[in-house]
Amino acid sequence: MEAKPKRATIRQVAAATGLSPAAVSYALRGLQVSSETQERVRRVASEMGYEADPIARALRGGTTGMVAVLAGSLSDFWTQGLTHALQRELRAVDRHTVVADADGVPGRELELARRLVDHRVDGLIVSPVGPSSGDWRAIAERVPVVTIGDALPGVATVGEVVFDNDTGVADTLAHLSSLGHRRIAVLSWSLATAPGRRAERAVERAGVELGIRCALVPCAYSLNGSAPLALELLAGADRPTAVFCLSDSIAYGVYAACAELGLRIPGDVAVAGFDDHPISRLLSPPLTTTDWDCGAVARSAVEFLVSALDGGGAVQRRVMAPQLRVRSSTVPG
Amino acid sequence: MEAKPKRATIRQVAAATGLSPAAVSYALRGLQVSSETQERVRRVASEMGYEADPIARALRGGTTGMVAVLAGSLSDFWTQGLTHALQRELRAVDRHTVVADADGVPGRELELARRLVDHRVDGLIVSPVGPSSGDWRAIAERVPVVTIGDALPGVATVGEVVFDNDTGVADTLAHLSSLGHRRIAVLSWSLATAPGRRAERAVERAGVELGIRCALVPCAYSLNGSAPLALELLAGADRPTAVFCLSDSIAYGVYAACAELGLRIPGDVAVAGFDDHPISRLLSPPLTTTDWDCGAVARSAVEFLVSALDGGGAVQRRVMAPQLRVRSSTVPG
DNA sequence: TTGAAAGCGGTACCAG
DNA sequence: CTGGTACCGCTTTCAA
Repeated sequence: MEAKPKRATIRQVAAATGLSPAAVSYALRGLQVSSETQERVRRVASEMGYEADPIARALRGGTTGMVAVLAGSLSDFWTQGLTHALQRELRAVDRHTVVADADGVPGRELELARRLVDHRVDGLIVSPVGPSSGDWRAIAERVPVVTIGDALPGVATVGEVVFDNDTGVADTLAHLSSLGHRRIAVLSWSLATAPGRRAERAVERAGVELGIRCALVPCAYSLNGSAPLALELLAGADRPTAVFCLSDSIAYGVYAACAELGLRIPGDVAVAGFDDHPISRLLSPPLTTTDWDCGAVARSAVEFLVSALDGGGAVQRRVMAPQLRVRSSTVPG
Repeated sequence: MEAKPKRATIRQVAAATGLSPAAVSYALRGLQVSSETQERVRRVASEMGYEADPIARALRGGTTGMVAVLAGSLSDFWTQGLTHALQRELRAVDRHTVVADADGVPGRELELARRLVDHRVDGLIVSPVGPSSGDWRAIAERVPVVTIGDALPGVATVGEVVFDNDTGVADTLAHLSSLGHRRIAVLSWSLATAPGRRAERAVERAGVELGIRCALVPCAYSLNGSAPLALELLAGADRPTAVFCLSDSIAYGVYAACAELGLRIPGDVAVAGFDDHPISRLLSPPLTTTDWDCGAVARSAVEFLVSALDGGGAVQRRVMAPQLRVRSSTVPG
């Protein structure tokens, strides 16, 4: 169709300088050759607009300078924010970033990871949808992997940032319990895709300890996904007195449902979220939720990855402590 | 460090089947060879877990099956949503997607585009930060490019989805004017990076026509960026009676500022946004804003790109019509 | 229908 | 210090 403007190759630069391709390759990377020819080659190369083709280099076995961030679901607002934060951090250390979105399907996450590794990304930061979904081992053997949120059991990752969900869940339920709530619905997106996640187990445990009735309800990610479900839940006869959403995005859907049903928060139902997305503060009433320090998560994940890329040794690990932000969605202001 | 498990190569499959690499290559793509050997090769290949290395294929000049989405700024909530919608649409047509984030810097956008093209993405969907930032021509010559939001002048893109900002801005300002507002602050993120965008020119024109005073204020993307600015703006002596934000994210920052200053919306200041992000409906008061039908934008963009990849001819273009959603942030409910 | 061989654009090993 | 050259893994003429 169009005339493709071929880019300059190393052989052309070699011809232009009267050197061999090998010499040019060395010169441009500051190896072997005299600093004099190095200079000359650099000049000619930039005049010709030459830059090494990353694909050719990758095929040979080198690196691409590209790191992949694999998001479990970009429907989720907090995940969107985390992704953005990761890109920022990676750029700060001069790594280019590509993002891929598994859209909530664990199998897809693994497939994307494979594809990205095939494309020779230098490293992978992944927030798994479900912990045990398939053969991550092979991936981790080919490229450094840092996980966020759920460790991959039995896989040799180079770093993990995990959330202390047990404490986070327990704190929230204790808070609700102390306000007198005994019938609490817990909405979680991960139930459907990965039953048995730690957060859910924590819910059950805390429920028993506190002597309250927690009904776990599987739920679509995202506002639009959770609103219909919440509508049904809250319109029913045996309406819970509080709803605990394992993601702020889900809580927004509950807000929408309450608005539609004319229910007052927290008078008719108390609502708690779980990520502290920036918008949660702005809602009316502001949403009680749990802050994990998104910025710190991103910083650690990138730090772990970079140190592995630089040849660092031991696997690194950081446990994020939850910070319950009590706002008016549970406690009337 | 670790033992890298080498993946199977075409030569190994060739050896295993007693054929030549060429025959295997053909067989796997259903070309030339007899359907009998085709079958046999397929079986052996899948047994060995063989899959063609996309990098080698790309180097040879083929395609990668990967499309890149280049976002102007993932700080912006609406852009985040658009990105997600694009991924969904692309997956629906079996294209894999990678996302890159220019984070509001036009120059970075171009650099990322170059890098992605170097990595042999098959196509590019880009929502430009600023229209005239550098040499997009060379990019568009190597790979099909679809733009969203701002066409790239003089560049041979294969498709464009543009917003009728003129009408959108005029409608909003007319709405505010009809409510009696005469001193309106217009917050725009693009002023700083790309002065002279159409939206801004539209503001000036509409201001003149309606006989109202519009003060254009450059503004950071995102809630956290706009809040301090809004604080300053609204705490000043000559406070505007209405604020028109050229992105919902910015409006959220204005909400935050109003909350801090104890200003009532719309009593003390009316606020209007410009994207209709799903959350805008949920705020108190719900935000008056302009809907562009994000889903339709994504569908068209992907349709344009796919038709170009399939060899389609003429450049395609769609103009999105604005839909003003009047809510209580301008008209008390 | 199948096979041999020449690339795609670099890099790294080996002589010189 | 520099130049030849054999790869990396796949595709695609061109012959057989």
